[in-house]
Amino acid sequence: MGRQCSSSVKQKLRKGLWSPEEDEKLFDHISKFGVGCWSSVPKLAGLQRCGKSCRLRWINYLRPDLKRGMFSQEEEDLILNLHEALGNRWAQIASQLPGRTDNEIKNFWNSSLKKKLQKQGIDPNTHKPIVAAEIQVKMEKDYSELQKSSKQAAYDPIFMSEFQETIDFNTPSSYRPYDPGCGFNSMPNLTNFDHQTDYSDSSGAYLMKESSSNSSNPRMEAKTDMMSSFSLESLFEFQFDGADERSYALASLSQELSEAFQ
DNA sequence: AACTGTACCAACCGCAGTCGT
DNA sequence: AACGACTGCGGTTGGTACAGT
Repeated sequence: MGRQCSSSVKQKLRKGLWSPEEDEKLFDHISKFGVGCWSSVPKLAGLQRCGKSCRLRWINYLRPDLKRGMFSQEEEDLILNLHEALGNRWAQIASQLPGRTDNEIKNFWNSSLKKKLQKQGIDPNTHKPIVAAEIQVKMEKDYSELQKSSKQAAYDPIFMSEFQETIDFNTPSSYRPYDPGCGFNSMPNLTNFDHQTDYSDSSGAYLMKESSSNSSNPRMEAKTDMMSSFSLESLFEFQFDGADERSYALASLSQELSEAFQ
């Protein structure tokens, strides 16, 4: 319960839709005295409402500078652009649209624009094609698991000792053949991603794992996967044409690694 | 005509931030 | 620093209108 309206316990306050009489009282009061302390408005205007309710009614309905009617195409485009940049910061978005309120824009978004985007196959939260957005979520999840796994490995002294013996950090070529980047040129554009097709074979982790598949030593396999995680981290330094391709590769790689430590 | 589902929108609620004491 | 009063914001709810069956 909002603090301001909790006074309704002491004094019976009206709720729900505003009557024309109430609107008139509030409008007259603000016209005469201007917008001041909202908590004192109900008493001074002779209304059985809380100040918060009066403020909302003025801002969203009674204000004389409000624009009425449908949103124009220009306004719609502006909302889309601003939402992409700002997210659900309705007040900030409204500040860029004279005569429109945050509540109005929020309602317009939830009832119309959001569905419009979904129909076009665009995720309204990310403004990206839905498949790509799903993959990005998966990538973020898998990568955090990967980081966890890598940390666990780092606490295993035997593992780390063997790992350091294996890798010559001065010659990156020792693991370059497994560089995940090598599979990317053949990766599909994920904005047109086909759910039915398994592209995991294109990942560096797969190529790497396959090369070490003769090993029956689980520790060696884990080591191999650890190496791929190094390549994976270096991936973040790369600039690829398509971030979505990187996302998919990361998701695939991190899954391989996390499985190795299970 | 009666019922059901959906869209729209006004208003409410709770939280967080700010300010004064 | 702690507290209460107030304001502003974003999420949610509930009522109404309308379309479809």
